[in-house]
Amino acid sequence: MPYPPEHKRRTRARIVAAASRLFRRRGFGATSVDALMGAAGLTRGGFYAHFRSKAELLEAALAAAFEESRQNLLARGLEDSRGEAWLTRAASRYLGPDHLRALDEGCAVPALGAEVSRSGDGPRRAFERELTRLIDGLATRLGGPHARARSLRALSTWVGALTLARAVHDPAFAEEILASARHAQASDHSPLDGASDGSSAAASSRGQSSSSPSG
Amino acid sequence: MPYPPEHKRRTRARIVAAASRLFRRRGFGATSVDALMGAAGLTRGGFYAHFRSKAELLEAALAAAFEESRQNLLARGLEDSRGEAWLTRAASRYLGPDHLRALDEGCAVPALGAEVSRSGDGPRRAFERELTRLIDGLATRLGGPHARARSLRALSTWVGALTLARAVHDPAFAEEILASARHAQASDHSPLDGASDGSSAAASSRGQSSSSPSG
DNA sequence: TGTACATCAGTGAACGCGCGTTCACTGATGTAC
DNA sequence: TGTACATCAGTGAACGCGCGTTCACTGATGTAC
Repeated sequence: MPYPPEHKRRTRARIVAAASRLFRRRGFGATSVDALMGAAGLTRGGFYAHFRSKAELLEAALAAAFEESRQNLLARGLEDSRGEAWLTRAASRYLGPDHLRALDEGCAVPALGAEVSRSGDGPRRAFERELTRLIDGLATRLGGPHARARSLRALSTWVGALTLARAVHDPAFAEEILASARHAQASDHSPLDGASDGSSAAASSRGQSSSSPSG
Repeated sequence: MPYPPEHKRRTRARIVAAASRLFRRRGFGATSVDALMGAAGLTRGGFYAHFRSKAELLEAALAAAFEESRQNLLARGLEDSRGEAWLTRAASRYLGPDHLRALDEGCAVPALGAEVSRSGDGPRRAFERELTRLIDGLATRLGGPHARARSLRALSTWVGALTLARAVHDPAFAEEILASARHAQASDHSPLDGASDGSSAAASSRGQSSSSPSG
């Protein structure tokens, strides 16, 4: 036994961590195996002892990135937060200036969603699996009626806002976009049914200071 | 005068149209000059008589794609629609099954937003200019208080939902994502937390501070 | 304890290939006469 | 009217380069004795 079995596992994890960061920062297609192995402190040739292809690595890198997102939105100070209060805090975190700039460590969806949608079944399935786990986590934490639909909608808003804000040239415009999405949660309590009464929205819109004129 | 001046303009427009479709379908980086000139019925070498670089073409292709989006969301049967009624119809169109599948002709934001955010100043400025025009159009059509913030928020939700739905493997999950966003407009009439009324203090009165990068 | 050894993680040259861009050229065009 | 010509849009070979992947190898390791 030349090496302890954990040695290879650790190296693999290092490659996945480097890929997860580089894919998010530069894109999957724009990140070469050479660059990513270099970032992991290794050389090109060793890659295929760990992964059958670059696409297979994408699956592992997505899993790692989504795990970080789960931590960022459900833990790291948010463990004891629930319901509307949690949603507001999670939104502030996702839509904050740090996440706008932290391409390396940011959410995988705005960074890699488009590329995944153009990929084969493997990455698509991995993305779906991880997204499902994330949504389950958000919905559980949010609670209440329509928790799942509301979680999907919130994440959609966050993802879209970050995509817009990052693509734009003017930082003030970027901030305006993030702000418009950041404050959405305070009043958006509607269920899936468009025929939702105004009562549930009115009842729970007390969560954050909100002057709603158009009821 | 060997050719009428309109001849070159027409050829250029053909290249832009082909690029606009191919970039959205396959991504900017994954579309070769060879492929896109072929799609326009031309050959590789002629490209640089029309554009200084592939990146410059991206700017023109973005403008063409955004123009289509403006048409799709503000015209094509929606000319006479206004306010909440228009918003609901526009949402249905953006979040409908046709747009989910129409990668060629779909909105440029979910398709190219991430790549633009990794591009240089040129494409970023072009994206911002076009996005501004689109948002102006949406806000004008929506009307009422906070029209601009609400338009930004709506587009963010649509963009994120389409990004998620396209990246996912299961069509039923994709439809669930789109549905959750489609019905959001009906009840989400909230302002920007009072910030857009001119009381800018309200925006920062939020005790919440975003800390670590999230996502 | 020290040494020989089998294992296999990691190396780096090499593979065929497609990329963005350049450039000498070709040939379709409208004009001059 | 017909022909010679200048123009320049478009061609396609060629450029250097970096890509994903393969493979013969090297050398660090834990074990056997």
